[in-house]
This record gives sequence, C-alpha cells and structure tokens, in this order.
Amino acid sequence: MVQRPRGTRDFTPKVMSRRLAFEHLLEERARRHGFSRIQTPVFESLDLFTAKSGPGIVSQLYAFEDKSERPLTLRPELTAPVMRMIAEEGMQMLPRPLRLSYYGQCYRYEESKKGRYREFFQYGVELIGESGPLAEAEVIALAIDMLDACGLENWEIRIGHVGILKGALTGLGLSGETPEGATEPPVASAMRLLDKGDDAGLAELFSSNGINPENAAPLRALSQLEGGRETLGPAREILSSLAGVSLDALDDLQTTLDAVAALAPTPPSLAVDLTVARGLDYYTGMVFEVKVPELGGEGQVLGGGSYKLLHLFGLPDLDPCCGFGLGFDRVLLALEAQAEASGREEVVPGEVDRSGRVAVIPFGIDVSHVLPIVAGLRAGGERVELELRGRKIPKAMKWANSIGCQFTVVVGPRDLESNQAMVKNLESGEQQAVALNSESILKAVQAMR
RNA sequence: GCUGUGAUGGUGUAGGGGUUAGCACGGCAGAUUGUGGUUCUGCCAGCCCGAGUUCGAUUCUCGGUCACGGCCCCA
Repeated sequence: MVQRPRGTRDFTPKVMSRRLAFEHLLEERARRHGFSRIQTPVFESLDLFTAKSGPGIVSQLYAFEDKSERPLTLRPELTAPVMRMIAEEGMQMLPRPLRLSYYGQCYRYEESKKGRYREFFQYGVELIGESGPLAEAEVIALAIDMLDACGLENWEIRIGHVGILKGALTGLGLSGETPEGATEPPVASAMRLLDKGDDAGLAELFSSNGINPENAAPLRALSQLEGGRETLGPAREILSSLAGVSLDALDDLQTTLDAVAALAPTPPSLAVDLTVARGLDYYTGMVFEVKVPELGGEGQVLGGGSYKLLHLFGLPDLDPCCGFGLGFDRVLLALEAQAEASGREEVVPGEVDRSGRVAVIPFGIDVSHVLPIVAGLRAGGERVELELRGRKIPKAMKWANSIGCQFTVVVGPRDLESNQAMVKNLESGEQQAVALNSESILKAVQAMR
C-alpha cells in the first residue's frame, strides 16, 4: 500500500466542506476590508527565497531542478512570491495602496507533528504602497476581525514595534551595521539578549561598544513591560529618561493601538509587548502575533508586521509594506478543539450545507424519462442527486435519507401512466403527486420546504 | 538537531507466542415486489513494512515507515 508522503494530509468531503467554509469566511472578511485575492505559482525560482532569507534555508525547502536544470523550489511561504508578483506584473502602476490577499499551500521540509505539516496552508494579506500607524492598524484590524468572525475563543494578540527597542539602542549609540568579521549588527545582538533576559550579556555588549553598561537596566525594564495599552505610559517614562532616544516609534504604536480599538472588535486578550521581534531584520515597524495557548508548542496561529522587502525587487519606494500570514491549519485545529470541548457540532460557521437536497428516484422505468427532470431541477438551482443503482423503493428511500436529502421524487410505472411524480418531504413526511415535469416538481419542492 | 510514546477491518477499539483475532459504528444483501429513519438475520472488511529469536511471531527483539507528545528552530 502506497502511503501519503510524510507531513501531508488528505481531506475527506466532510473536512473539506469545513475548510471551504473557513476559506470563504476569511475571504469575505478580507473583501469587506477592501482586499482582493491574488494567486502565485506553487513552485518558484530557488533564488526568490535565498534572496529573502539567505542560503541557509535551502535545507528546509523542497528544492529541485527541472529537466532543463533550472533551480526551483516549492514555495515555503507566500510573502516573497507576492513581492515578486508585484514587481513582475508592474503593479507599482496601480492606484495605491494595494490591498492584496492570498491563500494556498506552502511546503517546508521539517519534522511534522500536529499543527506542523510539510504541506500546510496559509491565508495572508499585504497592504502595499502606504505605511505608518494607520496602515498598520488597518492590517491588525483585519486580523482581529477574521479571528473574531470564525468564532475562535481564548486567543491572545501581542503587539509590539521593533522601532522602539531598536531606536533606543541606536539612540544610545549602538550600531545597526554589521562590523567586519561579525555575523550580525550589535543592535541585533542586543535584541536577542533582551529577548533571552541575559542582563550580564547586554551590559557586556554595551561596554564593548563604548556605551555605559548602566543603560542596560532601563532597557531591560522596557522589554519586560507587559499588559494592555496602559503599558505605553511606563514605556514613555523609561524612554524619556534615556538621552538621545526618540519617542517617534512609541507615538506611532500609540496611534496604531488607538485606531485598532476603533476599527476592530475587542480581542479576548491584547498585550503590548516590545519584544515581539519576529526575529528577522526585514521587519521595520509594528509587529504582532496571535497565539492560542491550548494548542501548546505550535500555538502561534498568526503573525505579521511592517517590513521592507520590495527593494529586493527594485521597488524601494513601495517599502515598507505591512501584512500578516494566518496559519489556516492551526486555526482550524484550535476551532476543532474548542468545538469539541464545548460540545458544539459546527466547527466553522456555515460549514454544514443546509440547503435541502433532492433525490430523484426512477423505479422500474427507463431512466431516460427522468433525466430531463433532473436537469430541469438543477437548472432551477436545486441540489439534485439521481438514484443510479436501480434500488427498489424501500432501499432508495433509505439511501436518500442517509445522504441527507430533504426531498424525494419517485417516478414509477404507475406515475408514468398517469404522467405524475410523487414528491415527498422526508422531514415532515408530507407527500403529494404532481405533474411529471420539472417546473411542477420545482414548484412543489419550494412550496413544501 | 535532541528526546519520549504508539501503530489490530474504512472508523473507534478488545485481545494475545499456537485463537474460527472479539465488539461497536460503517458498507452490502435479506426480512419488506410503490415509500425512509426503529428492529432482526446474513455477508464484506484487519494484526504497518523488513529482518531476527522460535517447531511456530499479529504478539518478543532490532531496524524502517508513519502518527502523536516534550525541547531547539520556525523565513
């Protein structure tokens, strides 16, 4: 028996209807916020991702060569392809800002476990051609709106701004340039040390860069601040106490948070956290992420922020952009766990198709008599299933019932003789004979619904 | 990259060195030749793969594969 490759999944009809409902729900929210869907290829040039993330990522890619030895790879994420598309399709000519949304599978070669697959699905958006606190607020508001709309509970959003700690560090005189022979700029080292809580290391780094190590303490205090919007007050006090440090980034974050509060539903938990660094150096401004604690180790379901990547494609004037990626599979896992915990049948709102199906059952007659009726009912918008196995009446009724039909239309020899069909509502048991044509049957079905 | 647990019909499970491998759901057929949901009967369908130990392995051992956890990582 040939098995599915590791880290991949099959989706049965029931699961798929859930996934489609979720995708449509996200799509609908994106649409309301003015975002339009795009799509890019599942495989791309290998260079696209090494340019963005460095050569080290190749080991985590499904990279391959085609028959002409072109270096290609299955895409590991969707932001870089979207950036590539903007440049390649000349989208810088479109009215700004661009609001783009996307959805598709991505591939990473890594250990798979629950919530972490080698083939996974990402929904995301990018707002391009406008930056600043209000653009950032629009992006966060959409993220919150989506999670709120899908019924997710008990999620935590953490919002930060890489400019605040970075600004404080450079304000103190720490360099953002990578020195000869080093692997990262001192600012990045300092951010990492702050994140880890390595006070001694930070003080040492300051000393070796000619900065008073006493400055480490207030920065540490800054990075440890935790709480809602009220956190910005103490942050402001600390930053004001440091000579040469700008408050611009903090003001921007304040503006963003105020706008989000007005634009989006109130999330179950919102925290300001200045150490949300999103590890990467292309993030330049606001950064945010969403976690669902009950998912455990793979609990981050969404992440995003402001970044500069379009300069890699010759469009520096479009930087910075702001966007987020939503872990489609992880949100679904969380929704499934929550639905089960609360005994809720429906996992994603709207996943169950409640439009009543119609089963057309030809009994002991040539099917050609009912085919035009099946076509006519379908043309009239009904969801019609034709009984194909020649079952006798009791079996056919049982079958119609088991696949969830609301109506049966039985046509047997007697009906043919009297030119009628028996239409039955399986839920009420109500039954009536109607003329044997799709218009009459359609009318009867609609009347009995 | 490190580490732990597990794998029995399609699904959920019981069992265990020699068994007709049990049960439930499911699918098919009949009871029931023009009306379903209940019930009854019968049938379908399984020990992940490879090597080893053994007279004999689905059961024990090792390896592989896959899944699920805990760290590391996560563009």
